[in-house]
Amino acid sequence: MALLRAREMVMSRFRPMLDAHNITEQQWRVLRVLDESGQMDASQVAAKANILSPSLTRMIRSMTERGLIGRGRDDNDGRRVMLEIAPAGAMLIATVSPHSHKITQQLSEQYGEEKLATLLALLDELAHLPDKTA
Amino acid sequence: MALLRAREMVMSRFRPMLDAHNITEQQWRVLRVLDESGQMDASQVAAKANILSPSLTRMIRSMTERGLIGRGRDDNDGRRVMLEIAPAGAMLIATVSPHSHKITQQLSEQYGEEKLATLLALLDELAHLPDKTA
DNA sequence: GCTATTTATTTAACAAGTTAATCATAACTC
DNA sequence: GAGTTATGATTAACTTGTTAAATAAATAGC
Repeated sequence: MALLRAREMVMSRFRPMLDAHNITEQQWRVLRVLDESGQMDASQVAAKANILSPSLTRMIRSMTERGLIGRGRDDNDGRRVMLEIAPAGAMLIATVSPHSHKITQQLSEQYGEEKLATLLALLDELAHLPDKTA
Repeated sequence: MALLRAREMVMSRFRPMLDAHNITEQQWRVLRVLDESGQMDASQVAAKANILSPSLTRMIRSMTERGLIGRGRDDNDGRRVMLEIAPAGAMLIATVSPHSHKITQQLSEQYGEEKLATLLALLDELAHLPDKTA
């Protein structure tokens, strides 16, 4: 699949950075979502970070242990788990973001900014195709 | 990542088909590679199917047990493991291929054939960007 | 108010991604 | 030709993807 190979390429640029800070690609996505959107319940985080809830449940455990995120129950709905970024997580974001942006920019320049914009638009359209039952 | 979401969409169309035949997406890729290219050593298969060798090693065990593929050593190089498609695998390919093509075609029509061609070209180009050290 | 149904999360079980380490065989050097 | 290095595959350990089942809390009907 062309999508796979392209993703491989992109991630190979970012992996060294993430490895240097001992976090996985998925943990990075969760941190970014929480950093951008503040407190959110687990389902929303999973949707925004494209992670399935069972995976997220597992990640919550290790990430709270490392002090990257905080976790609590929703007062109004005892089922919901509320997540928020914790100090260590915020610091990590602050440390890594400049690197991340630099890598993104390099990639964009090397590939071509217009092409990238076109590609992103096409991907977005594909991702939002109405379900099979046309 | 836009690539992730797009891939999710595409695979959601194919997953029911694969589930119905009890094979994973990766097994399907291995079978297709072996069906198209005949006998090949494990490294080549891994590269063509975008699967890492440790994953392939695990898959070989279960797939040979199910009679989907055959496995043997290379006579000229005792390190290499040669793989080929086995009868059950060929039959599965023959059974599933029509479905697969139909799904692909539906998707292509729904998305737009020209757009799809553009997208594939862009993805291919991205996947083949020279390594970071420009 | 109490059961039945939905909804959010978790657990379980298995397949695969990922990195590092190990093992076996080739190829190379002297 | 013995010792070293390089290469292909495997194993190990950990994380995540994926589906199905189980839990727990909220909502709906009666």
